Amino acid sequence: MPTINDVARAAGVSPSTVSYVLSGRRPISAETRARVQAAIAELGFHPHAGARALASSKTNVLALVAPLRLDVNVPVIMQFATAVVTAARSFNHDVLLLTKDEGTAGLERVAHSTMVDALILMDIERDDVRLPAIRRLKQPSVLIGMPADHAGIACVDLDFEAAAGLALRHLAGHGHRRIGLIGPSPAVYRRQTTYADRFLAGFLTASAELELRTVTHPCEPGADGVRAALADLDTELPGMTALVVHNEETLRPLLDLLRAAGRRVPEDISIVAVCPRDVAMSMPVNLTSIDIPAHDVGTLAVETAMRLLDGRRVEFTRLLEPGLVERSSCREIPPSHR
Amino acid sequence: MPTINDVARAAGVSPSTVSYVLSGRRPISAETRARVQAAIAELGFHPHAGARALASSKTNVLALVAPLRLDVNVPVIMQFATAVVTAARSFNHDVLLLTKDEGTAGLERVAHSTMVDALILMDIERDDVRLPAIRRLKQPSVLIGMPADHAGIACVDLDFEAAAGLALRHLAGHGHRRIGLIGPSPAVYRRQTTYADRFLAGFLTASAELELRTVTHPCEPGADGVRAALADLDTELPGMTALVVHNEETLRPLLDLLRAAGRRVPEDISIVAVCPRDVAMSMPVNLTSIDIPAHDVGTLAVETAMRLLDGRRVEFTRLLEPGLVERSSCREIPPSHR
DNA sequence: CGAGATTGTCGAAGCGCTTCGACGACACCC
DNA sequence: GGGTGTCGTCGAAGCGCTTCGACAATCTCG
Repeated sequence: MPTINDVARAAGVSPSTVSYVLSGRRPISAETRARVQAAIAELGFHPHAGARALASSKTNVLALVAPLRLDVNVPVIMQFATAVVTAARSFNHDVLLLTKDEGTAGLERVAHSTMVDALILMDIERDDVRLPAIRRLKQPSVLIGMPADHAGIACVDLDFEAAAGLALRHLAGHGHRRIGLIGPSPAVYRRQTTYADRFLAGFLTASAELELRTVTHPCEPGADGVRAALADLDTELPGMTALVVHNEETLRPLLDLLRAAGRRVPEDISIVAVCPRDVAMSMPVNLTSIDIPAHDVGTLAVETAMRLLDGRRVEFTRLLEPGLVERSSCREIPPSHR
Repeated sequence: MPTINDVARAAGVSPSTVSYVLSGRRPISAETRARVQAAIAELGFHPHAGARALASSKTNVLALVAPLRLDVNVPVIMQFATAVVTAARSFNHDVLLLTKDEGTAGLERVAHSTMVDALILMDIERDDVRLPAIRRLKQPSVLIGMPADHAGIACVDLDFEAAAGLALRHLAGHGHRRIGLIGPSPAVYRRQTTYADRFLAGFLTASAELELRTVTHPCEPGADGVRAALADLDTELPGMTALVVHNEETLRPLLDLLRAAGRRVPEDISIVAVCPRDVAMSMPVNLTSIDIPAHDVGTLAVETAMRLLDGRRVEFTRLLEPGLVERSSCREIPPSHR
């Protein structure tokens, strides 16, 4: 492996000049630059990451802390990860993948040993135990999610409260008055994962504002969980004409179940799903949905980290506005029937 | 951030002694060691990763190159990734996540700049364009998959040829003679992703050996693709009594379709799936399946990388023996009907 | 036209660690 | 009792890079 000294010698300049060609931090004459670049290309020189990190205290690496257990929404996680890695590369950074399992210790390990310049964390809980540690790190963090106490920490996410409002307003606008919510699994609520809480809060607020009759229900994974949830909703909210489903995994069994019970979508029951676009479109019924813009959120998280790194101002809370796309799972209830 | 010098001063020893306490490469008296460790704990010392990498030419980081596009089997990829990260941590290594999109350039970038000690690559194609580059790197690589020319490169995977044989033998043992294969999407075959090829090869060999009547068919994703594939199989192989499905994504629509057509599983048609255990068990019919042991493969890949790194011998080709678990999707055809 | 600014380059220091050789202190053995 | 080892520790060199200050050369403008 050639070093910067080899390049310098080959180009007939000093090592520092090579460094300045690489970093652009000082003006270098066009011809010197050309000679240096030629030497770099010819020798196939790549600066040693460790040496660079040591000398400059920058690693050009981001940590991504992902929940790699399988009880969560795998495809969405994957979309976040893809977006983060891609965006990071566009800023000339790489991504170190950590599991949430390592908890606080993992964060501290990579931060204290200066392996990364910044951290991006997913699957944030309401009172996330990692928060104090995050605040103590010298590296900035960006959260995908919004804990209760997020003062001074950059947070990025879909505005789930607004999303719930949007879903209800859409349904109310179509004349629905009795609406059920199928939420994430109880485990997710138990962890107080922030998107679940925020969606629920938005749902309840909008429900009150719009003077709707609503019932909310978490939902265990699997067909049995869906069956139970649906049965409960039917009992507690007779005459229910619409469902908001904030639980990607239940969509498929739910549709199966409804069909088996002879309840047509949207003729007998309308559905608004909150899930990635592609999921909504790959169901037996083309679902009206509010997209979870994993790609945008991931990209924004990286951009925010970059701004933080070069000391620019950032808005500490960035909640992306939800968008609802009409497809074929909501019907208009005629005014006479409302 | 305290440095090794701070620790040395606090413990009243030289920096090299601290280093030897940390690495264990030279004998240190118990009492000195205790003093040093106390100082480390008190100061909260973590060695600087870059400095370490520079001085020792070891990064304690593995690259994981994953296909982060979404056309492939997301959950399986995720399982590999989880296994790799977890296993890496157990060897005190971290994982740098690269996308396959970056291709050869990405590998060379992280390898030449000494960001990683070894590489683990997924989604290997038959004549993978990255192979020459991989051979040239000074860091060792471990492939999850098996390219045509794998001489001198460590490869780890499920033995897909054997898996196909196992599936056919199971069905033949139950009296099935006419068996269809629903394979991955044409795109996967086009890329000549090695697991698809190898499974197909094993399927054809076993089919001949067992003197079965078989037809094989790739399958476009989505319900339409499945419908087309099934129709073709029915046409080309009238009287087909069993299906081998080597395409996780089609399982659900396939079962829907069969049910809709009034074909019961396993009464009218038997199925052996090749997919992760949890997928097989989360279907409407509990599927007899051959597990894709992503966890084992990922772990083995990391172990192999570690052996390579400390110069121990490795078997360059490790194909994990497939296991078939009987559930409820295969019926025995009575001898009278064979 | 000269003081001052700008441009382009160099040399040297130093980032924080590992590792090699050296060395004193002992123990061991014929 | 002097050679031979082993043990435990230290000092110094050096890994490959960035960055700071210095300086010569060139430009700028009142």
